[in-house]
Amino acid sequence: MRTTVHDVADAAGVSVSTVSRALTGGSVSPATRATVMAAAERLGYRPNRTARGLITGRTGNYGLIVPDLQNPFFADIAKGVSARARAVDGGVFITDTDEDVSAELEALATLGRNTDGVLLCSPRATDAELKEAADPETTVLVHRQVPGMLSISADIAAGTRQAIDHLRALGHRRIAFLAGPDESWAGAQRLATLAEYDKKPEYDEKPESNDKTDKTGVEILRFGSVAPTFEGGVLAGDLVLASTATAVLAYNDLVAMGLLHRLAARGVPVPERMSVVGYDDISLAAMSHPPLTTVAVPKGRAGAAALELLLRRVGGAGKPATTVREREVTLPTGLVVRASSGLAPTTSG
Amino acid sequence: MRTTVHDVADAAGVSVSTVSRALTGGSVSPATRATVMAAAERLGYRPNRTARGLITGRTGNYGLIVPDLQNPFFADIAKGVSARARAVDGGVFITDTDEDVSAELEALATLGRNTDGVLLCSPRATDAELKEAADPETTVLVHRQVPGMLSISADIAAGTRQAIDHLRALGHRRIAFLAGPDESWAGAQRLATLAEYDKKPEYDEKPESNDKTDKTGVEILRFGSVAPTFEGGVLAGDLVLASTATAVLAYNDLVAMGLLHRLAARGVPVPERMSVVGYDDISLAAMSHPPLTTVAVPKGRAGAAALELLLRRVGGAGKPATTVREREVTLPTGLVVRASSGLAPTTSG
DNA sequence: AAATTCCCTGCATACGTTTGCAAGGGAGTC
DNA sequence: GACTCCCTTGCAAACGTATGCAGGGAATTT
Repeated sequence: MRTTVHDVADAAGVSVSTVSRALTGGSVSPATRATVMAAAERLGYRPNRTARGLITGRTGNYGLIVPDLQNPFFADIAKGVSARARAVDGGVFITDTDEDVSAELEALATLGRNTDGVLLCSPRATDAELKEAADPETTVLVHRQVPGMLSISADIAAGTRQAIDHLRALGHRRIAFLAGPDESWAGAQRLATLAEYDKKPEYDEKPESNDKTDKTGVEILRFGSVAPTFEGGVLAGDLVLASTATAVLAYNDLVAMGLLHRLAARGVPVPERMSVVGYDDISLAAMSHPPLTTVAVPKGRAGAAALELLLRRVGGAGKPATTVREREVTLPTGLVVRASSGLAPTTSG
Repeated sequence: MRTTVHDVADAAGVSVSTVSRALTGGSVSPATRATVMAAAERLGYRPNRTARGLITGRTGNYGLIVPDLQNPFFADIAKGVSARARAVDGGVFITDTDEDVSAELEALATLGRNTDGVLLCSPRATDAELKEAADPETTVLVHRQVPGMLSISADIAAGTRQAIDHLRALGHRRIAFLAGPDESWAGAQRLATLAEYDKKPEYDEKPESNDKTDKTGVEILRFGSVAPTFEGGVLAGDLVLASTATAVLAYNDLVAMGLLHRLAARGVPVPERMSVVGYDDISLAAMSHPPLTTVAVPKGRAGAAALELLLRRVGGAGKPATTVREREVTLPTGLVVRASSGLAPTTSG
């Protein structure tokens, strides 16, 4: 049987209340505290979070729901969350829903009941589903934004612009975009930003836009939707080669790597004949052949920030976030230029 | 406030005990059960695991400790565990220890107290540390074996032999082995098996060995230890090229991919001039360039099996494993031949 | 020196759930 | 028709911890 607070109390010759107070920082005389601490140490006592949570109403446990742990993107987020949780001595339940939205909602309900709050990576559920299933006070969305809900997301628009502007500066005029799943929130963000490049120049002059880059003279060719996987990229390779595009912005790094693979198999040199830019900057991106130019998105940091946001709300530490800016945090993105992007081929070549 | 069993009882017009029994499968009349179920459904009731665990002594929660979630090998294990846990409606705490052994032991103590049992991926702690920190009845080691403790591991010896025999059959006579960290249990297993190839032929005749393959005529060149990472592989590339080896067995796939990367950078064609074999068969292995021949090790399956072993012991379902064969499970491995291994170059070439 | 204050400690209760025990009622059997 | 048996249900206790409340003792004040 595990040692309980009673065992410690007996060993120290005091009551259970004193033990509890000694360990949680209540008002106890220094001498008693020392005795209790010694006894607890000697017996290897660890408080039972379960029982503690019952009375305090807080468990010190948090939930994280991801569609696929095998996907490095989510693995990175999980690592960030875990690291932060360890620092505050909290536990984190991780549920892999295998890309199944209904499992996601189910996990949300269960975890919501058994934790102090849950971090949710849900690219595919609808806004309405999320608003209905989640407690807006104890749920924070990661890499997704829904009005009125707590969220940590990345500045996808800025990242997308950087990628296109990079390719444009290299002389590319026809750029393919490999779209991901239609339901994906992040995918919709990318498309919305790319649509700017189709607009007339005067649209860029609206005063609220602080985006001064020139968006003319480049044409975006949309392909897909493709599966957001290596296989999806392989498939897209032939599509892209059949077009007039000289550069490709992939939905994510996995797709970009599949694309690279297919291009290599067809003997197309990268970046000499085709530039490839990925999205996310997962660790594999640096290992690809050639190393992948990609839009870096904070992952571990987003996970840590998400937990932090939760802690401030339920943890009592500091005042809870109130303004929209505090409730819906946007983290910066940045283009990482590696070897897969280069000058556009000359028309004569 | 969350809905409790009391709320459901009021709504259904019965006592809390009846609600409890209706939901956990006690003896209740079909009519009342239906009423209770309906009320529970309507109120969105989820039992509080915390409180349940307090009385039953079982929480339905399990712990998983891994050194690095970012490493696809452990991500795969975590996914397997999560999937199995979801099937039995259990929760799983995942702790990423960031390769820190002391954090591992600390997590083991905390999780051991707050869960029904913990799954431990600890390649680097010593046997003694593990035996002291872990409860042998509720801890199962994953991909590691310690006498007397529950474990799920892979048949590393068989996998290693398959890899070497494969290369030997392709005509390779001098094979480099890239050793991983010295403390690694799996690494020690690989080395022990490779040592067989250095022994005199008569050693293979000992009756208890069911291994009939010819181990003569091949020389193992050991390099390392190298870090078990992509970077470690890059580093090893130059070492291998400076030797007379015509084939390489890497410590794991990450190392193999780094090696591939370096070989490509130095213009060495694979497998024409150098064959490369990895270990683990992580999902990236199929995406490398060229696709990697590698020893497939069960990962998700190992995770699921580990949880299964735990469930049989503490879950009450079935009789707990008693024989050594049941307590220390070994899963099969198998070589997956892809494009990175081929015929040995002719000496004239 | 007596009274007041404050610090420390123990007792008892509460948290949400499960479960042993006992009571009630309906049906089946003699 | 009465008795027995079993099924169903409610009451109450228990799990391990935290905390309000009150009591006791020492220290400080008048």
